[in-house]
Amino acid sequence: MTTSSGLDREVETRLAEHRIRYTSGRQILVRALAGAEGPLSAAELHDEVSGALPLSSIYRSLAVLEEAGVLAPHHGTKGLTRYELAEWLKGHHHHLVCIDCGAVEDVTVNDHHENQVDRVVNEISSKAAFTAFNHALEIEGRCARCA
Amino acid sequence: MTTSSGLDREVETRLAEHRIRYTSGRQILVRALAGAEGPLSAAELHDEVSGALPLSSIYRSLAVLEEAGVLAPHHGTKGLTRYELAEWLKGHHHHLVCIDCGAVEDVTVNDHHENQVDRVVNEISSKAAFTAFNHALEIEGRCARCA
DNA sequence: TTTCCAGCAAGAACGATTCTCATTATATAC
DNA sequence: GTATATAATGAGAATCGTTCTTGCTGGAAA
Repeated sequence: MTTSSGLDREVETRLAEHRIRYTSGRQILVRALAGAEGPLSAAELHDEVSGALPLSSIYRSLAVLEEAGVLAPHHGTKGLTRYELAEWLKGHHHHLVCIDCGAVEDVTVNDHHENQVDRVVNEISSKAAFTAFNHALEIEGRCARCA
Repeated sequence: MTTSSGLDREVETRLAEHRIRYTSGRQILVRALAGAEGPLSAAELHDEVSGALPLSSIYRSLAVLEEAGVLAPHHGTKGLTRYELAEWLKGHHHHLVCIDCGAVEDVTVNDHHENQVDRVVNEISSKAAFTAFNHALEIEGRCARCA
């Protein structure tokens, strides 16, 4: 099983550390997520790959990839869990969540603003005796398509 | 049906504008949420009120109160939706989400930092042609209890 | 090649949420 | 104050996303 892209290579290495195989089904999911604008749910991935993988396999693979730190979950409306590539693969970003269609779009901000956000996160965490691992600004509103 | 607290009065007024009654069951839920440290799920509220309201009624009332803008939903781990009083009732705040126990704690920051966050939100939204209605900094990590 | 085990597919099971429907309570008209 | 219309309730069935179970498959290593 040859790896084609740099992404595949990075994921394969990570999975190898966890003694997990980077099978074709898992590659399909990772590539689908790499080409997405934002997090996707199991059902959305099922559509995206045109049923090439059964839903039950998608759920299992998503759980495996999350466990290995390749994917990060995002819990959205209607009990839907969407997944996206973890930040070490796709970079730190925030979320625009549409209250109409539920779609989530990834956005990044410049370093200056990101540093400000970091400071706020640190202040909050230290005050609350909370050990912060990650953070995201979740901005709720209406996307351009639903406006 | 006399209102006891200022909160009850505010909620009652809001519901009246929507031609919705502030029944005793709804009062029980609003008061339970007013006394909570963070958002609660339907099941947690069911426990909180010791089964005084059936689950089906709790779900229906939560939906009604959300529709009227009295409650705001928060989607957490394991497909659980937790509710809290809307920001016009409890003030703007952010969330500390424990990756172990799943609990959500509300936190506020001082105006200086809040303004910085606002600026970042505005920058992101305008760049993405997104109409922002609300935002929250979701900080993931381990709470003091699970540390 | 044979053995072994991670991964797979299909469907059952599960749990949170929503829906249905008959009953009860509340407001408004008379 | 009673009648009538409308809103809300409670109990349980139904739904839907997700997870689990079971038996099978296919690739890695000896």
